[in-house]
Amino acid sequence: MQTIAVIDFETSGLAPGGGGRATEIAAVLVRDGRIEGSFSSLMKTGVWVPPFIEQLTGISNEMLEQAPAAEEVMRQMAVFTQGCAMVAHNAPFDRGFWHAEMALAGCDPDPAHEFACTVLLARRLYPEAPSCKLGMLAQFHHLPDSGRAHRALADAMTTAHLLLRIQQDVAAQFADELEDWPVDHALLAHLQRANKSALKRSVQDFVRKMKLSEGATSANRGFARASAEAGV
DNA sequence: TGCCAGGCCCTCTTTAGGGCCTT
Repeated sequence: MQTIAVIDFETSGLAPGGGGRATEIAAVLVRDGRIEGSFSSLMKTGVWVPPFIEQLTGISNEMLEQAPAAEEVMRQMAVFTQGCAMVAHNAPFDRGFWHAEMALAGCDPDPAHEFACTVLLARRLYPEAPSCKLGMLAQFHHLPDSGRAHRALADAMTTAHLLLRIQQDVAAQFADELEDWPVDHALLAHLQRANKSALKRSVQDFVRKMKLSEGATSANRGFARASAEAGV
């Protein structure tokens, strides 16, 4: 199964377009239902962090003065997550900063970096949850304590545990529809856009389509092999 | 306390508006 990188940014504001810059990033690698590694770092961009955000995250302007340059951190992160599909809690937020910081670091976009969102998935799978804020979902599911909330590694780790819980629940809830198909990133990306009142049918449609696609690919491989052997 | 941005979802919708979630 493909490795999924769960990422989380701490930033100086709510959008890169409004002058916001990243102050910290973390990535947690998830594969085969397990957490397999992590990377995190503060990032020095020269941006001023407002007092409200200093208080929220615990990341001060003084701490960032000693941090490695953002460009270097993003280059390391590009290597760490190479070939991984991406997951984040409220993915549009992290995706925006990901693309902005990668561009500023001069890194080319990785086509594997398609984002799935645990907020959208949680809204479909856990309508009984009081809210879909990360902290509330962690409490709702009794997820392991990952440390101080609003720090990148702790939030990325909590999101990784939430992702594992989502994968387990989808596998259990739709076992008949999935047959032997894994709860991979492609299925999650499909489910996050599905009509939540028809999730079972959506899973069935996805698996049918993927198996047809897989069959067509196998048939093409067979045709190509037969053609090669025949000297066509 | 309320606003700031962006993307997405939901509904009393689609020629829109309000709410959620992220820092």
